[in-house]
Amino acid sequence: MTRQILVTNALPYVNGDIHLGHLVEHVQTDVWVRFQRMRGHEVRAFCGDDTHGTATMIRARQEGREPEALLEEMNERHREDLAAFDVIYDHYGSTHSPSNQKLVNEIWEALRGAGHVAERDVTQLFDPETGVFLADRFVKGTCPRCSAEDQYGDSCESCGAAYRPEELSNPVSALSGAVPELRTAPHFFVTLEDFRAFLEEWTQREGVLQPEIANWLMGSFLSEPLRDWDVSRPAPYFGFEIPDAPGHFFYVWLDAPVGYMSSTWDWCEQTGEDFDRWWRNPECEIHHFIGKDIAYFHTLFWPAMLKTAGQPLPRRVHVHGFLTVNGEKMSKSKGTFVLGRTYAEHLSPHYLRYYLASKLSDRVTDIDLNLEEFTAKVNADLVGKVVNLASRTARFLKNDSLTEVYPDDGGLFEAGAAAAEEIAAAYEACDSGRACRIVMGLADRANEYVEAKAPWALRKQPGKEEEVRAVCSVALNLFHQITTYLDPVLPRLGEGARALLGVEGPPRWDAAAVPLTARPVAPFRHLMQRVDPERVEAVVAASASSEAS
RNA sequence: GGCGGUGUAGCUCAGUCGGUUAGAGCGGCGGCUUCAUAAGCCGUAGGUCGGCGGUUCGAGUCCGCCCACCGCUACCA
Repeated sequence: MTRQILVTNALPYVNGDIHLGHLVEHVQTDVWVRFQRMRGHEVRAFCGDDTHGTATMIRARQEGREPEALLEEMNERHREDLAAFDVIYDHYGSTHSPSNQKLVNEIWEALRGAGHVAERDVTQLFDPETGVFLADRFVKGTCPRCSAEDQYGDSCESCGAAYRPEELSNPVSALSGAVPELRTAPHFFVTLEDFRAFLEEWTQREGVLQPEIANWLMGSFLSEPLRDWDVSRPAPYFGFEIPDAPGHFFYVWLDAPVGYMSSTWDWCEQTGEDFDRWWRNPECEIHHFIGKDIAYFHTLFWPAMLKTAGQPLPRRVHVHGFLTVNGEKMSKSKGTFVLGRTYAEHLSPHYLRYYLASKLSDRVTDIDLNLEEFTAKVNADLVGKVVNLASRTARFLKNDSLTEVYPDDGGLFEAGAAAAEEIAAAYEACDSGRACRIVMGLADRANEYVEAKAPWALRKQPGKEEEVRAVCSVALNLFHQITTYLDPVLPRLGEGARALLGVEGPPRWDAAAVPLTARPVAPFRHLMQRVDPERVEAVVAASASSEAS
């Protein structure tokens, strides 16, 4: 049965470049999307920039230009950076679009109409110099508990205390350095407790969330009355003005997830596709891929919005952990806060795709990029095992072709074909680490076979030409089978393997089930270079010296 | 503090429904090979499965308590 699948990624915030942390998610998603396409399903992937909020407004102001100019520049950079890693979207949009505004307004109307909106005053710190209300993170001051200086307005990094920004001693605005004052303004709230019964059911529904996320929601947010969600900000704010409340704007997180819909909408406009078939169709599976930091937006607020708007709910929300580098938080001073573009200047993006995919699972745990292991793993697994299979046999078939009938290989190819469903199940569950482990096992078996048959020895014996051809035909078929299984992770390697063996068309999962025969073998070219540790060092050095934003 | 998660070999991690002697890759050590991008193959060493207690014929696995680490705790996004 062909499934119809709509996939989204968390929308990168416009105020920064794509870094390796973003790429954990985009690679995980892209692997899943490519896998589903290989299986013959109808898949569309959408992403875009998250654009609204105070941060964008302030930065544009500082740079003396309109926010729209900043948005345009960053959108292009984000697209370039993701494309460099072979991450493909059907449409990469922006939350600052007419379609997004239209869709947000519709959802707002639904929330209002259903009586889920309340209004009340909020007192907040206000920066008199820039004229903006300050979110917790835009206030700095001295911790009221331990007196550590230069702490954010919500919590102290030194002693871990949590407090309200007005409790800070010596508070200053992080935007201007001015001393903030308290001001009161009306805000609109979504009364989330209205959705309790629905959320208790939906979040615990089998298959919608990973168990640890479902447990966490039940033990935290859902263990007490849900607080009202503050969804408006008084002017000035870069965002959409609330239609029935002039001078008030939608909080960025109200319109951000709607960006998934508007990105689809814009794609439909361009291609003539039917929007309702993708977003208002219970048959269409919607899959969100996000980081654990924004899990509650996607598992509480967003489903409540969709439910109110009468939309189908996500089939699954896939939550992943963060990336650490060499066991620590990414750090600009240590050169481990690496931008995608910095990495790609020195190293092949495919190395990173494989390394991340080999470590990703369906769990929410953080994954570590250990740079020594990165070098060793890519060289050992991809160059030493997989590519080596072709490298050590293809040239023996120069100007020749694969055998007319697939030779007896002791059941190796068949065993590889039999593993297809287990590997597919791992990809389906986002457990690409498991998929990679199984495939590397196949590569080990294949190398053992070549070792045992020793075609390099056979070819020195007169009259053994056909035997050499048979052994190499087996090795190249196993290579093709393996690269087919790895194609979601390493599409260019798959392409190279198909070019070597003259296979036409896009990658197909079932290509791993049937051996190739009687095909000419193209001259072998190296399909992948070894990782040079000096290049890894160069990435770290470049990251340490560059002003990463 | 509360909540969620994690803890298995030097490193990164598998370990299904509780079931023989706990596995893999990398790294180490010894050997073979020299077709292949210093790639490959064989062998070998290395573990009180965080600790204590319990259930059970049997616990890495289930239960309780404790310890350590990570994360989250709603108006940064």
